[in-house]
Amino acid sequence: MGLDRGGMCWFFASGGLDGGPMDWMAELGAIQPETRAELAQLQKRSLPRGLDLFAPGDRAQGFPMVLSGRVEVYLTGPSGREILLYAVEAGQSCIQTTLGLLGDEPYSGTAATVSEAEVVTIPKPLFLRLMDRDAAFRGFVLRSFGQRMADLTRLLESVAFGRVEARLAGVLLDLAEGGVVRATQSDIAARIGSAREVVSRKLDAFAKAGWVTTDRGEVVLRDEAALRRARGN
Amino acid sequence: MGLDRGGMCWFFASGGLDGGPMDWMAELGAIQPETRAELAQLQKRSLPRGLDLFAPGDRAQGFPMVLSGRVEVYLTGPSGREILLYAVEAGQSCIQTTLGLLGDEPYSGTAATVSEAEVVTIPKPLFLRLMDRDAAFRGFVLRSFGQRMADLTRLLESVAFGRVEARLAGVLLDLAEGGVVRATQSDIAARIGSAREVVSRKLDAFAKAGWVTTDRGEVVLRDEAALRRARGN
DNA sequence: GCGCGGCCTGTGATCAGGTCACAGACAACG
DNA sequence: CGTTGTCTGTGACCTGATCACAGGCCGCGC
Repeated sequence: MGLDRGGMCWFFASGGLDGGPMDWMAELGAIQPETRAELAQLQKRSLPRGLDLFAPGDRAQGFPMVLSGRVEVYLTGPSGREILLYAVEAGQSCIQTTLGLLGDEPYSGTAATVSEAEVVTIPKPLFLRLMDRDAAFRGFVLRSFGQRMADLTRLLESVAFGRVEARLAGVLLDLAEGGVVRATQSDIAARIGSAREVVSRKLDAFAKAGWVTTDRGEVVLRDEAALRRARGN
Repeated sequence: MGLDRGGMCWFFASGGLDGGPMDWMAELGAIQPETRAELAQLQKRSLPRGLDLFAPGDRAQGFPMVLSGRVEVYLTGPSGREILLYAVEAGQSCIQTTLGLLGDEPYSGTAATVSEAEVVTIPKPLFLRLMDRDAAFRGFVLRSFGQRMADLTRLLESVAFGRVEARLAGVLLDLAEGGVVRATQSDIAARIGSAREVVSRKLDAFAKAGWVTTDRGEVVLRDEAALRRARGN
């Protein structure tokens, strides 16, 4: 929120430096040494948690890769309701941005860090040059594309045909760390594209069934097997 | 339905030949003469209307391009409800297939011709070679990718946050030819990912408002301005 | 022409889920 | 300790999905 955007796209901050400057490139596969040299010159940037990175209508000016941490991309409806499109984690890139670079589509989601994160941004001219020149780099970008497209299709399927109960069970299982989910009901609702009140009632039902216990800002899973059954696989 | 699939993917039939063998390549932009020559050797194939081309779980073995006619790709839910993901028309390619070629994701939709159609299928090895070699060809594929991704995002938005009324008005406007839509209520429901009964009731409401008149298998638009308002832009 | 089976369409009942309004509960902070 | 903002619970109401039927229209065979 309120991030000053100008210059080269997405991310600004001062560079951290855990790990050598090259190790993140492993994700890119067998790229050319030449490519590797060019990428090695890019600045790594560290971002705090909870930063809004991109808003609908923005146009991409570089190709961002997440080296560590997690960035979540949400779609927001006119009523203010939100739904998680996908998350970008270590070694992945934000494909919506790629869209912008290649086809000039404007951005349609909101991106925000949900943990501290490190990123590099490959400037557009370099990105286009690499796409032309390096088959391995191209392969990485295309695989990311395919991955996101498949994710979106699955999401569409669960929204169009699935029940809130199933999505809720799924997200509880996804978010749990040691059997505990730390998130408000609003957060959970946004993640599954539902309304807070609905989550409240469904969690109540889950609790009455003995599957979870709830508290302010947290849900404790008591019967993961039942939740997996409710999720539907 | 019941198309024999084997060999090279997607489409089989005997070649029609309206127009020279090259003119369809205009869609590809400034491709190399070499590329042009290789593509010129591919067989164009004509398909009848109403053919099922691809089912969930199939794996792509070539890159199909539609030269004329229209192919629609639907997603089907467990309950049998369907929703139109997107249509592939003249000069476009089926991006789900591309997914399969590049990232080995299996197909998740159903594709069917809704008119007579002509297609060429670029075999996988040639496709991969062209992706490596020809920047213009690559650009075409990536633009298609971006286009479909944007389409999917818009669809997700309207399903997650929009009303059936808006989607119905939209599809009526889209399908109308000379102010008349020729489609059953089931067809319309599948297109917008809703249920037939709902479409029946909504059409009834539209009719009572004087926006349309309905008959078996057709809807006549009487007030397109009102429908555009209901669609929401 | 007549009957028959297969779509299309209309309609009531019921349930899941989204929206609105509002109230109580808890945490942070001065 | 009180104030304020966030988180949660609940009732009322509406949209939309599902189920169960009942006619209606069409094509087809006889």
